[in-house]
Amino acid sequence: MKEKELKDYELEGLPSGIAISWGLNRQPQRGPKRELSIEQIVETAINIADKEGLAALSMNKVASTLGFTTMSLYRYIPSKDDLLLLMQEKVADIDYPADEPEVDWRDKMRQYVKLSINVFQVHPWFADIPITSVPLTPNQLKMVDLALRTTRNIPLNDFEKMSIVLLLSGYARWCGTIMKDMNMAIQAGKSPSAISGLDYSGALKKLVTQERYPDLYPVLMSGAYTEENKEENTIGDDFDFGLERILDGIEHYLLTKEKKVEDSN
Amino acid sequence: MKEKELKDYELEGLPSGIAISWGLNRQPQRGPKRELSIEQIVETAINIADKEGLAALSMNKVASTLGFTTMSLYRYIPSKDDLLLLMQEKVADIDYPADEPEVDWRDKMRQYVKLSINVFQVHPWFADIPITSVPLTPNQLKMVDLALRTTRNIPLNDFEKMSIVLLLSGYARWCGTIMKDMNMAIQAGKSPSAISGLDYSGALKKLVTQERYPDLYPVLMSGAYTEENKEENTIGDDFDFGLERILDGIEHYLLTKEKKVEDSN
DNA sequence: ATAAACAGTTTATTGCATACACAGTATATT
DNA sequence: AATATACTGTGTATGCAATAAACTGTTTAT
Repeated sequence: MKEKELKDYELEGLPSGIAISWGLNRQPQRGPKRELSIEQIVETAINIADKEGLAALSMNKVASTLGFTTMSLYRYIPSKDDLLLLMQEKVADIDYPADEPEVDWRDKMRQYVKLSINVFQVHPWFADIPITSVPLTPNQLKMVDLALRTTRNIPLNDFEKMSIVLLLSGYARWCGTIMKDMNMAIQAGKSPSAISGLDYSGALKKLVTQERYPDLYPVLMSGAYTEENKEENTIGDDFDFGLERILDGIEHYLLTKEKKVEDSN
Repeated sequence: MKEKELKDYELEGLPSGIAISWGLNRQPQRGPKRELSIEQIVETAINIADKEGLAALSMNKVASTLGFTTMSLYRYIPSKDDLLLLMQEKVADIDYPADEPEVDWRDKMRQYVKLSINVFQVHPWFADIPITSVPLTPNQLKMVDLALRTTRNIPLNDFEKMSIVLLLSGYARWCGTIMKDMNMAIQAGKSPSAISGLDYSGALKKLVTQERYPDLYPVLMSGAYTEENKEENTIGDDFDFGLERILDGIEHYLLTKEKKVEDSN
């Protein structure tokens, strides 16, 4: 009795989707037995989005896949936006690596970013859902907790830690978005050589002049812009390169900060 | 005559939207005079998207704003996707800063990222359009040229330069995306304190336990997670912080590379 | 003079989220 | 046990979207 009152109290303040994610939604007391469940709906939606993309996800498709009518879903989830939020929350429910105190922060951050990018790769639609607030759901917050763990043994204040978490998660999101866009383009029938610009390198070399594009011109002519000289797409390497630069930058910040502290003593 | 043949030859290979952006689309030879123009359509579409967001942009809205029927637009632009590409291309037509050889690369990169972020801020829908290939249109390539200019005086090969351009433009895009998402949420009626989580900090402090969230717990309790102790949103500062870390990382890479070259001599 | 190529319009197709009213069902209250 | 209540899943309706196809009228090349 008291538990329920507490739950209802907290439920009031939270948006419906967030409340559901914490299990704070009231169970119906009367009426016919439910034939569906929120979990079932969310899982079906994830399957559809994984296979066909977010644009192909409709309430009707979810419902008919389950053998029900569109409107039945609204008895479980108030809106499509709430469904998307619950989908995000569900796919963030990953196997978090155990804490290994002996591993240094650099490796931990690398691990966190890879783990995060993986979510985007397995569920390409993840990057299509706009961010409308800081993470507020259980598994999303667990991801934040994991990100913060990478900074546990570094002498930074909470705001600096949050800034670094933002930088790392942002980098992962950006990598995930690019990868998704490329994959979607391929799925839509575009060839890798059209995406890399290789198909158009001949046309580009006529259109891009040295006068108008002084700095692009040599890079285009050498073939580096459209990656003519590469057997395979090196975009994965680009991602690693960027991550290492970011980690170098964080390391530099730590060293500079240490120095400042020493100097002031 | 010969010019037209050359144009048609190049047009063949390029996707319709790209071809139009280079002015390679054939002008009609017969029939009634055109009452619209591609430029007019693209500008109208940009105005609508600026004010109401990309989701509110429909072919019907563009056409009726211009006083025509929906289908008239298809006489000028083959599809909505092509319209989006031309919108992207148009807003990349900015005043590029003059080359200042005495400015160091760090300032140049900072300037490039700010300039790029500005495009996302003035045209929030820019980040909503997926990337389906490397830049191939005149103004987009001018942006790449500008980005490459920041690396002109640094001893890097073309692939390293492209990796750095990708990192910088990616960071700008990510910042632009977050800012856009926040602004859209506010425009949709969400309060800043709901976005920052401040409205829910009470509920979160009950739901987030030390056992389950060992690293998040202290940050949440201190108020740093929902920025309780800040008079104003400091996310702008977070963006600057991230950019400086990236620049530090690039600088570190250059120093390490120099050292390697020295050592091998 | 005539045919071809074009302009803008009308109509039709297919798909979307979701508001609302409905008939039937399980439970709480009396 | 009777009844009111809260709930179930469904059918219908609204108002949007992109764009294909057919239509009428216009301009120009032949």
